[in-house]
Amino acid sequence: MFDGIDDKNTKRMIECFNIRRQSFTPGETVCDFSKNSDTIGIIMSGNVSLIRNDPGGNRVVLEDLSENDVFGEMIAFSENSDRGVYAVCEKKCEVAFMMYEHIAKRCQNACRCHTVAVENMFRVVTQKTQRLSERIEILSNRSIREKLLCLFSMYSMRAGASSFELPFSLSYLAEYICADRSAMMREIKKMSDEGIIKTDRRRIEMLH
Amino acid sequence: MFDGIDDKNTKRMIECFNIRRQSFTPGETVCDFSKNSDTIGIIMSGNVSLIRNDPGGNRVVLEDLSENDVFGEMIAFSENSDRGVYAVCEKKCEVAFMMYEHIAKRCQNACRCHTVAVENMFRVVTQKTQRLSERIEILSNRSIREKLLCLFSMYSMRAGASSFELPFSLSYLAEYICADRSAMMREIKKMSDEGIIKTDRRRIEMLH
DNA sequence: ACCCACTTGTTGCAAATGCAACAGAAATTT
DNA sequence: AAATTTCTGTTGCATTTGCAACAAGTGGGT
Repeated sequence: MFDGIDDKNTKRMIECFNIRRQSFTPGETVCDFSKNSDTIGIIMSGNVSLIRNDPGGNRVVLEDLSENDVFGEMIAFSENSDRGVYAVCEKKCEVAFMMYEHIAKRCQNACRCHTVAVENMFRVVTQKTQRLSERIEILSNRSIREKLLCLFSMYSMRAGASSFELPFSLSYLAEYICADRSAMMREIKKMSDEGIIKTDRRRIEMLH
Repeated sequence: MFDGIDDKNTKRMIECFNIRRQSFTPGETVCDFSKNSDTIGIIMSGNVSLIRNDPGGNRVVLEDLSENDVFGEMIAFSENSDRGVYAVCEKKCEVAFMMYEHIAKRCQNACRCHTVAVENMFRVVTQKTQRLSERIEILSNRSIREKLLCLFSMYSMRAGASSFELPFSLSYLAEYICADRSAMMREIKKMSDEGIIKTDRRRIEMLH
């Protein structure tokens, strides 16, 4: 976010955009979307999940955010989705909050850093669309097996190896692929039995 | 995209960003993502679908794009998803293609319009994240019924009425919510029988 | 060392979903 | 006007998935 901006200008930007930083510990609510509809947040460090409680009462992971990710109602979610969408801290994190308008609209002070900030935000938001698309691609699979294979191959590619460790628990994985945990476990077992993968807890190996 | 830029500068921009416009008719492939990985496209008019053929051979709608929407690999999709992801024209459309670098990187000519272009693109991409998030919200529902209710309430809200007309066929709707068409039809019928909705082909009415 | 909360792993059963196949209605092309 | 394609609507059957419930394993905190 502050790439290409020296310390002095970073300080000016913080004032100009009215940025406030805040730290959170696991389990704390980072942002409740029923309030703060024009605020956006950028994860400076740590881990945050965007959670939705669906009508059936299931907890669902909408997004898994880490450093340099943005969130906020202006940047995501339709107006009618407030009910039950909130951001919660997963790993000790620091978040920078600011108003969407300050970025999107031209700054009255016409400060030079505004241009750079918009360029940086453009990259950040572009990166976000990539993650969201990836997520849609996973969810666009009809069966649990296909969802898993899709996600596994992404992680395997990212790790550059056929074997990799999931960065979260299997319970969380189930919420991430929007499936029942026991059904997912059953499917993982079946895939192991069929020799498609080999697993030991969070360690996954894809056998070609 | 060209908001806030006069005709003279728009023309310069087209040269500077090397923008080329192209028209398509329904069914034509607008972009094959296995090639053109650094090109992005903006829909000027009409309708384009982003389609994926999943491993099981099912056709799945990843995105339903209309005027002012962007697409492109830089803006979406992981590297490993080329296989089977492409954009196809739904309704007669016009698309402006350009290179992602020309927007994201600073222009050598340091033309003034570059700054405005990035600001406009920022808004366009932000809007895209909203749609993608909406889509994830729909797909995050576990059952067909919940997916439909989620989507229906979005359309109903957008129409400002409890009754509205789907902008696409029911077959397309099934691909959009990533479900089997017959299973979806069965669910729609069940919901009608239970008095939750009233339907006549693409016309949907939500009863309270 | 103990307690607690959370995770992993498993199962039976009911319900939801996908698949295949068909038929009439509507729209589009010839 | 006839032919062709796409869309809507429906059903039986096999499979997948969700639900509920339980048990053992793990790790952190006091």
